[in-house]
Amino acid sequence: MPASSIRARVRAEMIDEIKAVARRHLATDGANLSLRAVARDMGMVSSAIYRYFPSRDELLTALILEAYQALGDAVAAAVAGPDRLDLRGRWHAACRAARDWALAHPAEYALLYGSPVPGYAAPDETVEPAQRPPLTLVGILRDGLAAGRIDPPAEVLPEPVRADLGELVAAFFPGLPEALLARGMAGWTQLFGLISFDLFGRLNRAVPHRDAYFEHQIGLMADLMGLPA
Amino acid sequence: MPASSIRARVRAEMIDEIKAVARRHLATDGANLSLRAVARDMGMVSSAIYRYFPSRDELLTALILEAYQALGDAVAAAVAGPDRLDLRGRWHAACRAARDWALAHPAEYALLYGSPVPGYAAPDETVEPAQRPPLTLVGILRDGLAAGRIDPPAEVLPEPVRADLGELVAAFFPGLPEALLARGMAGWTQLFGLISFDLFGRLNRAVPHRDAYFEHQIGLMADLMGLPA
DNA sequence: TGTACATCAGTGAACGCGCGTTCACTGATGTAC
DNA sequence: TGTACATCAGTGAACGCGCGTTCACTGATGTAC
Repeated sequence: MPASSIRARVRAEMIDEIKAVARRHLATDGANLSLRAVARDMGMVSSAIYRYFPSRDELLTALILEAYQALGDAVAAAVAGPDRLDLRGRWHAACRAARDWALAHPAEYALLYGSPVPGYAAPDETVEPAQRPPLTLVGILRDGLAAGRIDPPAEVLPEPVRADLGELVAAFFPGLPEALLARGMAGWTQLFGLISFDLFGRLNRAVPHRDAYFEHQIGLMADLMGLPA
Repeated sequence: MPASSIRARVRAEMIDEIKAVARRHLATDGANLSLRAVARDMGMVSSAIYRYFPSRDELLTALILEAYQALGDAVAAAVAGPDRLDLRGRWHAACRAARDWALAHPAEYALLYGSPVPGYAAPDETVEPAQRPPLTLVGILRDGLAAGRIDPPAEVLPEPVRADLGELVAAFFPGLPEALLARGMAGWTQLFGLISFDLFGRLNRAVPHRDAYFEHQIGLMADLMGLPA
């Protein structure tokens, strides 16, 4: 191995370590990530971080991108597990995977789905990875419809909603009824809400058995989306 | 009016003004509320704030309590508007009121429902006001059931969920079937999710017509909860 | 193979800014006799 | 009604801490001849 690529590898490892340490800090400091604290934890001087990331915001962006990636991968892997037409199985698996990831990485989940970080604007490159989880969920409905296991929804959308969702349909699920997309988005909204309530402590006193509660509420939502039992 | 109560009134006005200025700061700084910045805006020296609030956290707590109060009042007033048995009307009114309040006070909404503020633990006095909006929503279902306009849900809850919800039922809605409470909580979760996605910018590119989208998704959720058309 | 040069990681000091909180103080306002 | 005293709001300085970012620098590692 040429010496130059050793250096490149060491560099890549340093970048990974900085990100790992930064992820740990997210857990305690929330999005108020401190470059100096990260540097301290690595036994470096704070300015050394600038050899690897041009600014604090770039580091934040890298963490956000990786988190979206990890969550998206987890959800995608989960829906690929059960039989393609086991719609409920896939829905439950996807929801569970998202929740498990969030419980395992609460600070990163908060970074993605909590209140916006003041003064930080997510760059465009985060848009696509952010869309993966909901698209994966809607994919379950599309498969169900294609196989005749889900009836096309009867509800009529108000025109502006139909038009907005029509653009999404054209981009991601050509031919899908907009009303079915709306149902899928409701499912995604519910999933996000359930995870957020759990993670942000809103169920603390009220619902001690969170796992069972989650499973049940996810099943309820499957009913609404029209997934067959 | 005795001189002493003039002083008391001035004092109360100062407290109100501090809170008003602090609310403005929430909008730009998020929960990183700065006492010094508030003092600057009021043309005072930072230490003067301590004549009115013993610490930054106490000020935050006051803001949180007032925000819960305002949101709770808005939702309660909304459900009281339509006829008591116009279940859909009341549900829609409640949801709209919550969303309108959130859009009018985005920073306060984020303070209540965004990621937890690092290092800040909400005191117990916030628990009760935080419960008001969901309790109000569930109250609609209770009224519907009592009037025979909602059927008791058929779904069977897993025992741990039934037990947890049973305690809530006993405390707030004696006699209500736990499964109906679960539906109401799903509705509250969905409402929270819809508002959060909207406010935190997750619909920005995808759904330009947010009002219409909200209305439709709220209607979908009403179906799931079993509200009669 | 050995040497001159270029690249790169990390240092340490500094800039300029922010913060919450404490404390002794002044001067005005209110109270009690 | 007038005066002595107590209460209170607000000041200004200070403590001790934090932060992101820049910059000239050292010393090691890699490259080209």
